[in-house]
Amino acid sequence: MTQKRSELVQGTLDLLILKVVALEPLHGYGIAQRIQAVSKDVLLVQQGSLYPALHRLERKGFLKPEWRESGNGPMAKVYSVTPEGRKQLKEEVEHWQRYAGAVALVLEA
Amino acid sequence: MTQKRSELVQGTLDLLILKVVALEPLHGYGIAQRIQAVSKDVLLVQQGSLYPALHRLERKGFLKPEWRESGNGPMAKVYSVTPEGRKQLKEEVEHWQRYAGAVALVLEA
DNA sequence: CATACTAGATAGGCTCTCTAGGTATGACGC
DNA sequence: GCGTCATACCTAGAGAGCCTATCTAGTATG
Repeated sequence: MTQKRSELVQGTLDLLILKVVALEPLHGYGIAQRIQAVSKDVLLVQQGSLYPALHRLERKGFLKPEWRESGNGPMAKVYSVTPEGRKQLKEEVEHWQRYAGAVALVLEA
Repeated sequence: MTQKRSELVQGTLDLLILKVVALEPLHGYGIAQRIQAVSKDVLLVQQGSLYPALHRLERKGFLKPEWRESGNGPMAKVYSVTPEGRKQLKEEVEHWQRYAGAVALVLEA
């Protein structure tokens, strides 16, 4: 899983993380892989972006961590989404769709 | 034209500016109004975001300014898109569509 | 024993946006 | 004549978020 340049648009990383973790609890490394896989290699999450984002979301109470055996190597910090996190996810999805729709309006003008 | 909170997603302002100016040369103040109007009040460009962005785009050679009478008040600095700017716009549009498509994939998962 | 993959993390820098101010012109009401 | 508003330009400083680079450490493979 080679890490290349990704150029994530600022503000969307939290949304992406909350979404994939809401579907299934995952550890950080797995979150990055999942986002990359589902987006067909378009979205590449750097570790230096990922871990600060996870700590941010944890600090805000949107994610809850739990240490577990990963089975293949070091211990894994598995995150699940809290109820507040699901609420936040809902809001961020709506904001994104509203925003992307507005940008589309301008591009179609 | 009341200015409210906008929460522009970082990295998209240059794209929006290039797009509206490519359709028709405009001065800064008019660019903000045009973006707001076309996006149906979803995208609100603050002046403190707008003018630095214009200077950035001018410095990079994507926009070319020209002072003109505005007709209603102070002089207007009317921008047009250079050939390099059009090339840049094309790339940014493609990047945005690729990006938005990838985010949509994750949100639909 | 070196390499690669997994899994976590931090430091420093950089870019971009926002808040909050400032300057100046012309039109309108009083 | 004066205040107010809309127009039109601009900057400084702060904060947020992403990236590059680097580090640690366990496990597996050749």
